[in-house]
Amino acid sequence: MATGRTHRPATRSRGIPEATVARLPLYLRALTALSERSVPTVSSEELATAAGVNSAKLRKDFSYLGSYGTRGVGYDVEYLVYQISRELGLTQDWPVAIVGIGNLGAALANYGGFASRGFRVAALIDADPAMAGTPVAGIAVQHTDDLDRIISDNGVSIGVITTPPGAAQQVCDRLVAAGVTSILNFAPTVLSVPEGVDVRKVDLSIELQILAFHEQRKAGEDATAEDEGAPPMRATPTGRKGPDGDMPAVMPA
Amino acid sequence: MATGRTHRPATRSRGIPEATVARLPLYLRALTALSERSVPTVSSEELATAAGVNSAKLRKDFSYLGSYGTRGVGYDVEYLVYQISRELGLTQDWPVAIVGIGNLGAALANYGGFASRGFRVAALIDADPAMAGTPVAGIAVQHTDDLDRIISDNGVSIGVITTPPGAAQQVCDRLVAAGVTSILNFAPTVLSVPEGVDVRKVDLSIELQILAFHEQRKAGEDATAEDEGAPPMRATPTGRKGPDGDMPAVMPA
DNA sequence: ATGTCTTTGTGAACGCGTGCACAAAGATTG
DNA sequence: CAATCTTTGTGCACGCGTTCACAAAGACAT
Ligand SMILES: NC(=O)c1ccc[n+]([C@@H]2O[C@H](COP(=O)([O-])OP(=O)(O)OC[C@H]3O[C@@H](n4cnc5c(N)ncnc54)[C@H](O)[C@@H]3O)[C@@H](O)[C@H]2O)c1
Ligand SMILES: NC(=O)c1ccc[n+]([C@@H]2O[C@H](COP(=O)([O-])OP(=O)(O)OC[C@H]3O[C@@H](n4cnc5c(N)ncnc54)[C@H](O)[C@@H]3O)[C@@H](O)[C@H]2O)c1
Repeated sequence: MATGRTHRPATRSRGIPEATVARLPLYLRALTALSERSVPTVSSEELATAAGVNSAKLRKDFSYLGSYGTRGVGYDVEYLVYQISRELGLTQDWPVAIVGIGNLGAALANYGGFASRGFRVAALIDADPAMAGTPVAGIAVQHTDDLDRIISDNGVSIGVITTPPGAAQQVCDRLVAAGVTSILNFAPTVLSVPEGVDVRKVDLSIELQILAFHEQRKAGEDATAEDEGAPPMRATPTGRKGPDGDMPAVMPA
Repeated sequence: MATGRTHRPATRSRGIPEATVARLPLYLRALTALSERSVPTVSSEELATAAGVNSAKLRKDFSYLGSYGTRGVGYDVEYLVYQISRELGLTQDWPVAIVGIGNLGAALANYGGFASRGFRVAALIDADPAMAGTPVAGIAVQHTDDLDRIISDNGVSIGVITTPPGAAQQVCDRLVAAGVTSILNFAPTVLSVPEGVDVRKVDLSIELQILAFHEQRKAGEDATAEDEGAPPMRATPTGRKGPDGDMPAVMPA
């Protein structure tokens, strides 16, 4: 999450830990697969393996939802699917608006995996006048001038930002002003939002950089040298990159 | 502080907390922006605001890298950019292979934000024979039959999987067998990999579901309804049968 | 019923991450 | 050189999340 979550409001009654919430979709996915195979029940051990987590963790997670299991047997798959879906709010339809229909925005619009989870692409919005009216994934792109009306008319409360980083904050502000209270941000920018608005970010470059960190460490493992500089490369150590070079490889001392 | 690492957990030579590693790219981005504006130095407070984190956290993060600041002044922007880049392994070029050139894979291939961060799209791989040779983002798509050779020839150690979920594990296995040790997975599947291979996943549906959870909570804040505690519960969880013809609720090992 | 066997639900311990608060370090000024 | 001011680096305490380990709950067999 990008915004500073200062404190958790004392709504501790329904207090499901954030870490647990983040895993519920994972369980749901595994359970859905079992459901499609008509598996009636599943043990915490099996389900944990399928979801890629520790079984004790899974049981504790479920304990926050209530006691839905049967000792000696396991969990009823169908029932658990329903309970988690309800907890996540997936029993209702969530209209989503995507702003910035470029490479990524178009890919998202074309992605069928959203609808199957209760999310519906209700509107595509772009600032480019040339795109207005153009159908993408069967939906006509609308112009940002009408953003406020589009959000209101469709009852959109979840917005997806796939504009260039420079426009993200402005788009965010407009979305929030129009009534959006949840934002999924793909632009590499820190968004500031008022209290009560949730922001989640997806940053591919950050993911790659984290992988690179560990990759470098793995590579340097062999050369048991404390000092670094040029870890062993695999094959062709390819020269410089093409377009730009935004980082100075010099040390200012 | 001259010698910060008083303890040495043996397994970690330069034990940088994972949470810190995940924030370094965030700092780097903010610092790069400052660098482009030719700002010479920055205080932890300013930089923290720009990165959207707590200033104490930022200082502690930097303390793991060493003492790069000057008290009473702040941090030298250029120097810090270099240090973080080096720590993340971005002073070298990382050839990346993308497998599964569909909607998402093509969008990633077209994305220019990777190159500027030290990552280079070295190869695009797809199983569709019709796509072989087709240029995407100026790079000819290659067939999966040659996956092993492509990875080896280009010295790829980081792979990106954007295939349908059903193919992800198989593609993953082939990548690992070919020498890839870091994987960024966009397919909604749990990948199992041998020890020493890092996997990071990006799952948009999960992000939306987490947003939906909070959204639902926000909506239900007003109407603190009654139903939350005990949903329609069946008397006997077991012995239950599906709505249509299914198998008895047996649960053998 | 009684006993055995399986699996849940959770108390408790532990480790990691976060943020406060402040002494120390160095710049800056007089 | 001494006083003052700014900002770093970090000791410390706290809370969250993870994991272990086990008693209790229920299914199933006899
Ligand atoms: N494509 C990727 O794989 C990828 C990967 C990582 C991050 N990102 C980020 O995602 C965002 C989109 O990437 P992209 O490759 O699709 O870029 P893109 O240039 O292809 O698309 C951006 C779109 O946003 C529109 N736009 C610009 N300003 C706007 C505004 N104020 N309001 C509404 N629409 C506006 C443009 O008309 C364009 O259609 C960027 O911030 C990028 O950094 C993309
Ligand atoms: N498009 C999105 O916005 C989006 C969002 C969330 C998740 N995803 C996930 O990302 C993945 C790709 O999505 P997409 O929309 O690009 O799908 P897509 O169908 O457009 O593309 C998939 C590509 O993978 C190729 N492929 C299939 N099997 C392969 C194999 N064994 N080896 C190599 N290539 C193979 C196909 O030929 C196709 O080109 C899916 O797993 C999807 O669930 C996509």
